[in-house]
Amino acid sequence: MSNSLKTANPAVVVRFAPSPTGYLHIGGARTALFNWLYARAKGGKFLLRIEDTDRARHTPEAVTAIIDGLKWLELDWDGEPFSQFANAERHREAAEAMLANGTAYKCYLSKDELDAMRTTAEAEKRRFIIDSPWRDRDPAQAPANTPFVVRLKSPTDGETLVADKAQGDVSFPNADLDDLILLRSDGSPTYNLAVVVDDHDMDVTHVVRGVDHLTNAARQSQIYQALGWDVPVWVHVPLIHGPDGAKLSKRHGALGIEAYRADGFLPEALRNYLVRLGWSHGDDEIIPTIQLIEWFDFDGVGKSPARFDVAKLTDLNGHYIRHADDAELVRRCRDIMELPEYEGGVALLAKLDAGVEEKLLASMPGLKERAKTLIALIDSAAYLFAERPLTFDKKADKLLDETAKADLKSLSDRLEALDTWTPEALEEAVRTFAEETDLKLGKIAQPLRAALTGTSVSPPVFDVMAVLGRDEALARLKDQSA
RNA sequence: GGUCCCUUCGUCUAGUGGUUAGGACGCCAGAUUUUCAUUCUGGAAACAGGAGUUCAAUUCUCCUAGGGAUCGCCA
Repeated sequence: MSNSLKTANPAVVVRFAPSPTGYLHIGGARTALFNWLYARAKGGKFLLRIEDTDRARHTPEAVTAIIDGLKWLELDWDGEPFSQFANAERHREAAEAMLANGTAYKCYLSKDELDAMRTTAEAEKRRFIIDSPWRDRDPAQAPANTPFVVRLKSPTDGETLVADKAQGDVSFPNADLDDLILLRSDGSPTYNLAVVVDDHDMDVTHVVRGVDHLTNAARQSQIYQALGWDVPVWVHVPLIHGPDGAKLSKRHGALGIEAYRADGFLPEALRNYLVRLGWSHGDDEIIPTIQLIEWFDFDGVGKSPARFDVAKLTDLNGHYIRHADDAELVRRCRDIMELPEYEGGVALLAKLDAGVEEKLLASMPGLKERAKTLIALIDSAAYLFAERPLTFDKKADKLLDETAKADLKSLSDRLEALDTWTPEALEEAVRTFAEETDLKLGKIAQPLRAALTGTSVSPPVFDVMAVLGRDEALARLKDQSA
């Protein structure tokens, strides 16, 4: 990771700054998407910064998971990812500067003392605001060899305004914003300091993140002021809740983004779904990314939280699958089979030789029309992977009764004499057969489908027969002929 | 509890001081169809409650209720 924070300073610089404590969850993904969209819409830069200041909670696996998630979602960032930890020295310098200009002070209150104060305040149902005796004490009185933290000397009266593009003007009474810690007693910088220094050094122009950071914006504004720096444009977007309206937490099915990949969702569909959670453009629902980039701006961002609805995501996914390129879908099916989460994927992969792949591609127009996820698509293509003798599901089994098998026998004899093995020729032959034997087409088509695929549902049977090829199709029919 | 935010069909949302309050998903019914799906048509379904401003409020103001966020030497 890079430690050089300076950028070319274009008009718009945004960043996605996840803390690497777990996978990339759906809310983080949307925040990243909004940032990315805005940067691409405005011709700006989209930076990635890993907030790994807390060494204890930071894991390399989480960094990998986040990066993989972003890559899969196709949200490409500019330059190398930044490591916040790598910039700790700069953060300390900023704190020193604040100490020097009197906007920060050394506080010798111990953590235990503070905890005790907090507990009593809570017990007395009093709100607890840190009021350090060291705030205005002469530094000369400082005890020797005693650990201290550096705190922000934040204003005690008046209010701090956060002029937010999504939330509007929100002001906080300064009396409620206490002297937050800038540098811990071990000299390491805390989140709020690090964010301000990094965003400033990276020339970030717009800070786009979840509303859960709104009060941080007020605190950070005070740090910016103390440092004499310009405050960036704030954009705090509403949160995404679980289907039950509660906060989307790990316990509430806040799946990592990779879970959606494993479930067979397309990144384009997920982007489309996610952007509509908290952002709108009139009545538009299906918005390809290219159009999103043209339209996206913060004036379309709402304020109320949204619930995650898989049904709608699924519908959108079906749309994107239907409209996807056939070869691309084949490639994506293969990708999914390679995923360790996909049970049976290896087995399928083993069968997916050039021949099967060709059949899969040829069947794709019929297959993709019927599937809402890649997983469902692969499942529905099982008959292409199957080897004789086929196994039959319950409905197929029922379709293949004695009369059906007898019909299949005469039909397959007829088909065997056919010179051309195309869907059209096949259909004509079967229709003629149905007419001659006084059968409704469905009466013969369903057993045919069952014999060919082992199920009662498939793309049009004549297409299935054509793709399977004369020999295989006839063999499967013979297997079920009485 | 303090501070801050939110509230239009079940869900995501559009919308305006005067609309039959629109769209999408889901649901129901029908059409098309060799199955399923697609597609098409139709239907049920919402302005949280109260007060005020106004000729007129879903829209503006206030209050109430409900929901959410945040209050760490976490990020």
